[in-house]
Amino acid sequence: MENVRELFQIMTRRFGFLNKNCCSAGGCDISLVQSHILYEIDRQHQPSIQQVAEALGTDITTFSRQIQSLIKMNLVKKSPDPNDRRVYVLSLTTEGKYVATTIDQQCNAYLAEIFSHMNDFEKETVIRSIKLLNEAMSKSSLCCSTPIG
Amino acid sequence: MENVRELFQIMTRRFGFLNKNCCSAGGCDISLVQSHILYEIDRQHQPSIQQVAEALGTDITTFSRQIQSLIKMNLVKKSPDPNDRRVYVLSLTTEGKYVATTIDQQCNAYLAEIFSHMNDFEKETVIRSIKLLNEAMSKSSLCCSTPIG
DNA sequence: CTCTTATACTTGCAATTTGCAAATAAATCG
DNA sequence: CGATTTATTTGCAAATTGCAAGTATAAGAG
Repeated sequence: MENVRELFQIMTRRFGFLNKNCCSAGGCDISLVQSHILYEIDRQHQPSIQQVAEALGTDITTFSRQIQSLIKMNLVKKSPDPNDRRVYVLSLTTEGKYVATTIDQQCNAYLAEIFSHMNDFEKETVIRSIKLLNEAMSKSSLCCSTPIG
Repeated sequence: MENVRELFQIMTRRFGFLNKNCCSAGGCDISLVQSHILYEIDRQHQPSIQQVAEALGTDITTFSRQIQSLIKMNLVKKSPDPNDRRVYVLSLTTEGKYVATTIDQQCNAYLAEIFSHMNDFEKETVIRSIKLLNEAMSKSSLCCSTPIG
C-alpha cells in the first residue's frame, strides 16, 4: 500500500487553507479557530461549552475565553441552562448566524469549484468515499477522537 | 447536493485528532505544528526555510523561530546553500528522521485500523477518491493555496 | 563597477493564544 | 448534611503569532 498518510496530509492541509480563506463575512473578520467554533455551535443543538470544546478538541479553559471573545463580538450568546445551573448553553446571535452561514456558503462554493474539475461519476464517488471514511473513523475509537478524551 | 463542507469538516477534524495523537516518538514529545514541519522537511528535497513555510502556510518569521526550536531539539539541521548564501537549506538530523519516520508509521497504523472497517473495494475506492480530490484541488488555484500567497 | 532594488532570513517587540492549577458554583451521592 | 463530581471561570506563565525593522546576499540598471 502506498503512503496513505501522505494523501490525507496533503488533502487536509489544502482544506485547511480553504477554511482559512473563508474567515470573513460582511466586514467581520474572524480567526480560523473562531470559525470552527461558530460552525460547531451552529451544527449542534444548543450545546454546552463543554460539548463544543470536546468536539473541537480544545482545552476547556482556552475555550471558555474564546467564547468570551465571541460574545464580545456579538456573534455568540450564552444562556444559563434551566435544568442545570452549572451549565451554559451556547447559541449564535442573528449576526453570528449570518457570519456562520456566509462562511458555510463560501466554503461550499470553493468545494463546488473543486468538484467542477471532475465528472459527475467521480464527484459522486468522492462524496460517497468521504462518508465511508467518516463512518469508519467513528467506528475506530482508537484514534480520531480528542487527544485526551 | 447535500452539505459537502460538513463531510469535509468532520473528516479533517478527525484526521487532525489522529495527527495530534501521533506527536511523540521515543520519549520525544513535539507539538502538532512541529510534527507538520518535520513531515514537510522530510517530504521535500533539501527545502529552504521559505519553501517549507510557504507549503505550510505559516508566516515566515514565526517559521524561522519554529526552526530554531527544532534545531535546539536536535531534530533539524540548517545548512547554508552554497549557490545562494542568503538561503539556508533544511534537513532532518538522524534523530529528526527517526522521529518523523516513527510518527509516520503511527499515523499509517491508525489509518490502517480505520480502513480495517472497510472491505477491499471500499478501501481502494476511498484511496482513489482522495487522489482525485488532491488533483482537483491542485487544479483549483482559486482556493486551497496559502491564504496570502 | 556602483547604485538601486529584490530576496532570504533573523530579531524586537507586543498582542494573542495556550494550558495547568486553583477557584467558584451547582449538582449528585452516601 | 458532608463529600465528591461536574461545569465553568480566573490567575498566571509559557508558547505562538505577526508586523515592522534589521542584516546579509543576489541581481539588475545605468
